[in-house]
Parts: sequence; structure tokens; C-alpha cells
Amino acid sequence: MGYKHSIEEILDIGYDVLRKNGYHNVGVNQILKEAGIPKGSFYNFFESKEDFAIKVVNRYGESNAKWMEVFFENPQLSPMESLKSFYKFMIDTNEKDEFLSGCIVNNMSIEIGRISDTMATSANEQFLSWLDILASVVQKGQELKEITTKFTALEIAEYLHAGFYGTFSRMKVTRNRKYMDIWYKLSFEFIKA
Amino acid sequence: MGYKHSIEEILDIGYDVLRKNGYHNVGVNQILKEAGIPKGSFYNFFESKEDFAIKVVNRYGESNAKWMEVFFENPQLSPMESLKSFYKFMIDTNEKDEFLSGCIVNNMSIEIGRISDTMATSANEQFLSWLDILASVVQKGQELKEITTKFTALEIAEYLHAGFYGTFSRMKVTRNRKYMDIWYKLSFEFIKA
DNA sequence: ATCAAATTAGACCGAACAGTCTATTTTTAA
DNA sequence: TTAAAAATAGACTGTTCGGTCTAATTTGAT
Repeated sequence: MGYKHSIEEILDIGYDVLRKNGYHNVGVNQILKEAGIPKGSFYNFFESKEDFAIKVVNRYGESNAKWMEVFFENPQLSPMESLKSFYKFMIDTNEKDEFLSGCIVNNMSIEIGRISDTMATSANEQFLSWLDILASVVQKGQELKEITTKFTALEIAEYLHAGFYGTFSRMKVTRNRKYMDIWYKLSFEFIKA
Repeated sequence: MGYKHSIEEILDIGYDVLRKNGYHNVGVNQILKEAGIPKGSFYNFFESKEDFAIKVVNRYGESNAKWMEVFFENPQLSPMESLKSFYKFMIDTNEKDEFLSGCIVNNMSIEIGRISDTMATSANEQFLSWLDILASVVQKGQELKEITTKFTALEIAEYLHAGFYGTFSRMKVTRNRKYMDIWYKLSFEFIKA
């Protein structure tokens, strides 16, 4: 029947805590409290707080990539439509928690990307896996002449990713979706074939 | 002849320290050390670390706005050219410190925008002042038919700002300018009239 | 010259930090 | 059934944190 806690369960709770609070603004003790585990279990599973945060990012990154794969398999939507639907969903998701959290990989990258090479590497790997998926959708859109072929699919994916992520800082200080909606409107108009 | 230290001098050193290290990753003692001031002076000038960080952000924001005003007054460049030149300069600036720091207002927004309402308000005010300046340049470009009139000048300014800021997280984890260059190439192609 | 105000100076404080340690319990494998 | 291994449990540690406090010094105003 296994032990009381699993690494995965702790990582999932860690995802919520770290996404909301960032890295340095939350202590290991608070993570333990929210996860309901003793310190011994935490340091049995993880080498350090940094190791924990990296594993949280990797788990989220991989699970998000899988979710994206499934999302973009939807045959009811064209590539362009599915990209719009994807980002609309992302904006709506941020609205649900009142624009306070953003993306954990972005938050970790900005806060500790500079001081933790291992975090930087992990964050980059997760970004790249997402960008690959986005690029393959863009490419399909280009083949169907929905999306401009002026630039490569990966360039357009990078462009979409950058734009969306840039709205996070405005979102966090204004706490509304106005700027995300502006980005959405302009970007999808611009990448039209 | 005045006292040994001035608020402005401490804020300027604080700008470097906070931009590089973020908020929670640097202690007040380290700031004192780098600025060469005793703790008594710090807490004589500032109510708290948070108050200090907010004043750093405001000072930088205002000085950057003034710099932007001057930059965009250059009569040798057209509006579109000056926008491109501005962002090229920004990318080059980040390259100079090895892509490790980014923008202090972005960093503070992402890290503590959620937990400090006053920081969020200040960051937003600075962003807005920059966006106003960008929007006025965009508008001139629209009047000269250099820039698309499909969207308002402020929308295009928000769009440029978001895109550029989004490249910071990729920059911080890859430590190169590739993604900033992609964003630059696509964005300025897209906003052409 | 005098005095109040501002600045300088750094020792000091309780709280919180990440991480260690030992003991105990539970599970798995032999 | 038993021994090893893994997980649970939380008290404890040394360090660093933001912030306070008192005293000395410097400055500007009168």
C-alpha cells in the first residue's frame, strides 16, 4: 500500500506553492506545512530546496508538454484556431487566479535563472519542449496557408512565446487581462498568411 | 559640504544590486556593504527594504523615461528607425552584462509584484510612463505611414513592450541574444505599414 | 556660539532560514 | 520471519534575515 507520501504528490503541491510565491519568498517549512509532510521526508526525497524547485519545474514542464500535445491533436480546430484557443485558455487560466501567479517556469527563470545554472538548464529544456510543439502547429498552419511563411515555424513559435510571456509582468502589476488581450489581438493578426 | 552619503547615491548602487540579484536573493547587509554605508544611514533614509526597492524602481523608471524622451528626439532617425534603434540598444545593453540581469522593473514585478501592492503600483506607473513615450513615437510613425494603422499607437506600444519583455526569461536561461533577435526581426516586420 | 535636527555608526535582537541529526516506524525483499 | 532499506517524525543547529536601538558626530539654523 506504499508510504504516506509520494514524491509526485509533494511536487504537485510544490508547483502551486512555488508558482504563487516564487522561490525565495517561500520557506521549506511552509512547503512542509502545505504538503503535510515532516522535514525528514522532504530531505529524504530531495537533496535541497533548489533540487526540489528544479524537480517541480521539470515535472510541470513535462506534464504541460503532454497536455499541449493532446490539446493540439484536436481535429476540430485548424492549426491557427487551435493556437488561438490555446492562448485564450492560458489567459483565462491566469484570470482564474486573479493574475497573481503567472508561469512557474518564467517566475523561476527570472528570479533564480541567474544564480542557479541547473535551474536555468531545466527551465530552458522545458521551454524548448513547448516551443517544439508550438512550432509543429505553426508549421501545419503554414502548410495550410493559414500562417505567414515569411518566417520559419520555430521563429514564429519563439515570437508567440516571447510576446505572451512579456504580458506576465504587466499582468502581475495591473492584475487584469487587458494587456494579454492586446497582445493576443495583434499577434494573431500579424501572423496571418 | 553635506553628509557622507546621499539617498540618490545609495539608490544608484541599489539599482545595480537589485537588478542583478533580484529582491529576496540579496540582503540589506549586502546592500550596505556594496554602498559602503552603515545600517543607521540606510534606515534613516528608508523605512524598510521594500521601501528602498520601490524608491530604486521609481528612480530608475523616471530616469529611464527621461532618457527615452531624449533618445526619441533625435531628428536624424524616422520614428520606425528610432524604435528599432532603441530596442537594438536595449538588446546590446543586455548583452554587455552577459544576459544575466534583465530589467529591474520586470524582475521586481515578477518576483514581488504579487506580495507588495505598493511595488506593483510603482512598477505599473513606470511601465505606463515608458509606454506613453513609445506610443507617441509609434503614432508619429503611423502619421508618416511607416507603421500600420490597423491598431492604435498604444496597442502597438504595449505589443512591442510585451514581446521584448518576454524575451527576458529565455535570455536568462540561455544567456544569449538569439531569441531577442528573433523577436526584433519579426516584430518590426509585422508593424510595418 | 548654541542647539535642534539629521546623519553616521554598528552592536544587538528575535524570527526565520535551509539544512542536519537521531530515533522510530513502515515497507520491501530475501 | 527477518534483515535491510526507505520513509516518517520533528527537535535541533548555525547562519542570515530585516529591523531596532542607543550613542556619537556632523550639519544647518538661529
